[in-house]
Amino acid sequence: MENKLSDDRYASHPKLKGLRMTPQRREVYDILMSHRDHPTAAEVYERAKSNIPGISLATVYNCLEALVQHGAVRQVHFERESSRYCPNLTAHGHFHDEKSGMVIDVPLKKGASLSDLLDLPEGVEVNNIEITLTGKLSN
Amino acid sequence: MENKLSDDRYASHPKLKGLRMTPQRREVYDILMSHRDHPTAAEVYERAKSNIPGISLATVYNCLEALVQHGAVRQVHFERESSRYCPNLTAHGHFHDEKSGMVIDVPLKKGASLSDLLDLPEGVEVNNIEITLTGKLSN
DNA sequence: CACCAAATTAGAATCATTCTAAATTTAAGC
DNA sequence: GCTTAAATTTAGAATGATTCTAATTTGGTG
Repeated sequence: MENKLSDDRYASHPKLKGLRMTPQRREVYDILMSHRDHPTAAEVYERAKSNIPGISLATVYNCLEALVQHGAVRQVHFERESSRYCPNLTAHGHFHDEKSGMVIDVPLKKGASLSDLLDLPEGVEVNNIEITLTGKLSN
Repeated sequence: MENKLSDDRYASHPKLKGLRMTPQRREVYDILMSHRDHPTAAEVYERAKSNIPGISLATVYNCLEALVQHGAVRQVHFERESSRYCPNLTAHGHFHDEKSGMVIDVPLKKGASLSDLLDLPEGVEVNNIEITLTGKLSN
């Protein structure tokens, strides 16, 4: 149980309100929360099998979609690679190291806002933002 | 010929140096330069067929890859949708209107830099940046 | 504890993209 | 201008991530 959140914490997470908490969804959410290394659906599936041997890849996709739909988790994309999943809900971008494949969160500077950087046209309603950087971690 | 660039202009475009200019690559590049509406490979293929009826989709993919490799064109991604292609080489992001599907360039504000916004870790070498916004154009 | 809607499952289907192998074209040298 | 090697193009097959389908199971409610 050590890296599992209690049922109370699930229930109290505002983003999980209204989402039926099945064992599969709980497991998928736990995996994202405890590793926080931006796994793909296939990687979540591999990890999930040790606790729920009969889980299917389709279910992992379904669970991830439900979590994304409820705003509990965010999808991250690099080019057209497999989607990755990130439970960090603060405003941030992602850096993808070409060598190791590792993905790291890149926080926004305190007080900074996207509208400081971008010349957004009038009257657009932005629902989602992705800031993705690719390059080399030089050390 | 009206929306074709002359051979001189091809040769003089610095990003096209060292790229063998076949009719297919020329056509693909012309399409991107003259419409500038972020087409997918399939859309480029449809347009290219009117000038080069025998062109194949594989060739369109090859040409687009060659142009991207030479830095003459940039790839743009929204979620895991088909890649789109953009000949605007200035620093900018992209807005995707959920209703119409239209993609528009979003320029960076004058003098603004990404490092004003992001808390980049020490010693990272960033080779590519994508800033993608999704939402509704409200008018 | 019976019911119904929602969730899960295995496997098929889809779709963008890449690969393969053969044919064609290109630029360069003679 | 002809020859040749290398690069490009092509059609179609292959791949891989994701979604769909239809049947089964599960969970919450009365």
